Amino acid sequence: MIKALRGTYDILPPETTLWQKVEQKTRELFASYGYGEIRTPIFERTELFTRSIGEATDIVEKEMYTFQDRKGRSCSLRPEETACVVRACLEHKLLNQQGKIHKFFYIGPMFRYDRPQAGRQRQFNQVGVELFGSYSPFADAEVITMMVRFFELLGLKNVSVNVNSLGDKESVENYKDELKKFIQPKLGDLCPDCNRRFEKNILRLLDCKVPSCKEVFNSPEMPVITNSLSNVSREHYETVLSALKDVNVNFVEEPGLVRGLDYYTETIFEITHNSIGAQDALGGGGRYNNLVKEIGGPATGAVGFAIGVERLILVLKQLDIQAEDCKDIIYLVSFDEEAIRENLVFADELRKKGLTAITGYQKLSVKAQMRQANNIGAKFVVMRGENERAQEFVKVKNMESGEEKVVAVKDLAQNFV
RNA sequence: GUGAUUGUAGCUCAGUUGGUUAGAGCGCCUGGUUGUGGCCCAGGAGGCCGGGGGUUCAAAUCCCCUCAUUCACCCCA
Repeated sequence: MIKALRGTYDILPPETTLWQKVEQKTRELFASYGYGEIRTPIFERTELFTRSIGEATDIVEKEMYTFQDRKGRSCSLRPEETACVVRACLEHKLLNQQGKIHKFFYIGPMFRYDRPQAGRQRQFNQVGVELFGSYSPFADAEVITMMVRFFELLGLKNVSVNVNSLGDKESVENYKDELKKFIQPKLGDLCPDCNRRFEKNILRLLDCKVPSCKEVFNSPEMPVITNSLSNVSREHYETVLSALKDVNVNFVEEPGLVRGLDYYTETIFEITHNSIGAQDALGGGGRYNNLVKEIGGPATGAVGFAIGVERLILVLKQLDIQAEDCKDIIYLVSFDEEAIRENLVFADELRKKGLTAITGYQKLSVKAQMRQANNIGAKFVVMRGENERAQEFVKVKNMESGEEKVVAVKDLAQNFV
């Protein structure tokens, strides 16, 4: 038997209705903030990702689905969407008018060659937004607010909002130097992973879970990133926080919060939920003021986030949040061959009135058909055998009350409206 | 990439120290009602025991390999 590849999976009805709900709320809410939907290709030149996400990141180093096309170009399935959106903006010259704001949201599959586990698969879906053309801290605050409101709209309470600031390029570099000086003599006390991080991406030390490492980092002399911020970055960050308070978004400042992509600057944030296992980040994002320029565009302030839809669905299921109920089902029983033919027409009439009508296609016993009607949760059953046909009637049974009544054929659709 | 875990019916799982024809519950189908569902009763269908190799008179059971699942690490949504 051929099965879906590792880390990929099918979404079947009725679960798809929950996905449809998420998609519908996405379009609704993001549009109300003035965002328009963008759709970009699912694969791009590999270079786009290596340059934006960072050569040394895990995503680029070991998680990309990379292949050569027939002309020998290196292509990669997109592991995230921000770089793709930036590319599209540059290609369509959208960012050349200074001061013009562009807001996009997207929804679609991303690909990372990871080992699957709870809340992580190789093909997964993200919904996200990107805002271009502003350096304002209020843009950051609005984007974070939008993310929180999105979860609330889906009935999700108790999400944790963590925020931090990396500051501008100089602030981060200063902090990294300080951190190196502090950690260097203590490397012997740290776990092997932390020793590796020290070389590769020292900021990642901050969210190590090993207790002995945490002890080192909890020392009073441990440098804190928000203390290394330049005046401009500090002011930016504080404005973001105060604006969040203005709109009553609860958050926690988390100086240990780090993101895995190289392009972030200034504000970064993450939303987690404690009910879905180790991979508890529902979404995350931040500002990326240098990325557009690095990819060859004009210097452009930008901020955005991405949400993992699979993880979101996990939480929704856990909280037993359902999609809206579907419409009443009308099942048309076929007593004989003639009825199968008639029901095609009757069902057509019902559906033209916006009703949901289901018929059988082969001659089964009435008992079997009733059982099927019951199994699919039909609210009404329409029956028409010899007796009814003789008088241009149908019999309608209400499956909840068991009550039956006779209805003239011409009034059939009207009966359900 | 690392560690652990589990693969037996559509689903959830039993299956003794290797020993006849591999079981249960739920679900499904049929009948009990010449044209009536749910509840109940009776019957039935459905398994190369993940795949391959080995040990043995004999393997779902023991050994090796492989694929897959789940969870965690790394990392991230």
